[in-house]
Amino acid sequence: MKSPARRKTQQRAAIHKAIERADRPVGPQEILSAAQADVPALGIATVYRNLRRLVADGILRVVELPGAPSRYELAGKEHHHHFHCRACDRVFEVDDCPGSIADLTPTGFRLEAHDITLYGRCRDCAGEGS
Amino acid sequence: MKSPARRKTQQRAAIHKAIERADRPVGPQEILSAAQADVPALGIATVYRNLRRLVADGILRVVELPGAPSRYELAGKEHHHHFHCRACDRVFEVDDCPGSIADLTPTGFRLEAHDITLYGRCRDCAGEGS
DNA sequence: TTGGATGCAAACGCTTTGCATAATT
DNA sequence: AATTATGCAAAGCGTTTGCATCCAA
Repeated sequence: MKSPARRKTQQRAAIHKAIERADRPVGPQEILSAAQADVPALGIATVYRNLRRLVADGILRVVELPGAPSRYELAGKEHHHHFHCRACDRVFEVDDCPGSIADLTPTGFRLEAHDITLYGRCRDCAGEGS
Repeated sequence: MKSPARRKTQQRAAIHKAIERADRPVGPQEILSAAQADVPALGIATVYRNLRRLVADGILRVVELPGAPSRYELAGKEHHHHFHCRACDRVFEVDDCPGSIADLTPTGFRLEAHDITLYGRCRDCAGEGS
């Protein structure tokens, strides 16, 4: 029924590898650039299509950021949030999570999920600029 | 120097009024529809231009939502967060805020701001559907 | 009259889709 | 041979901009 693919899996593998190597949520364009190191002819449409499939398959998770295009990270990590550096635009994982989120929910509302995004400067950028 | 305008301020006033009446963060399209009740010829470009100006003037605040187009609310409110209803797509204010956010910040990172978005079903939608 | 604001349409950036081709089973 | 994936280009969607016109002072 399903045997290990070869050529056609090239792009999916390259895309997966690009995200894995980044070790932080990355966007389609960045993934394209990185994956083109392995598959030069790779097109952006294929990146989007594979991202969607990888997310549907539970291999990747979409990181939706306020006011910015979505990024992608490996799924299977425990619950965490993100820090968006305003200087270099990179996004980092934040392991902890305040457990008190449910307390914020207005009466009568049903809470299903939550996102927390921190903004500021990452370690690399904290010294430079202002 | 500045006298009370008339015709030309119509659109800005209509836009402001639309947001005020909504009493929750609303998007450009919804603002356009509502404001066209006062100014039928109003165009979407004018809405965007006025929104930008109103934000720059500190009258409005942009509510950036993960994976969704930005909405606008009256500025001047105290610090709060938002609840995004997955059923009706409306966004509501959440007054409280866990004060422990700073604790999440990784070492060496400089925290400047944070966003918290809750997802689920609002009071109106909590009963319907699933 | 002079500058700013408006409406329309074109332009943009990001994402999705149509379609013919190429790779896989 | 049948199916699925790819690349390219075109289409979509939300937002911005160019430009001629209109309004206000």
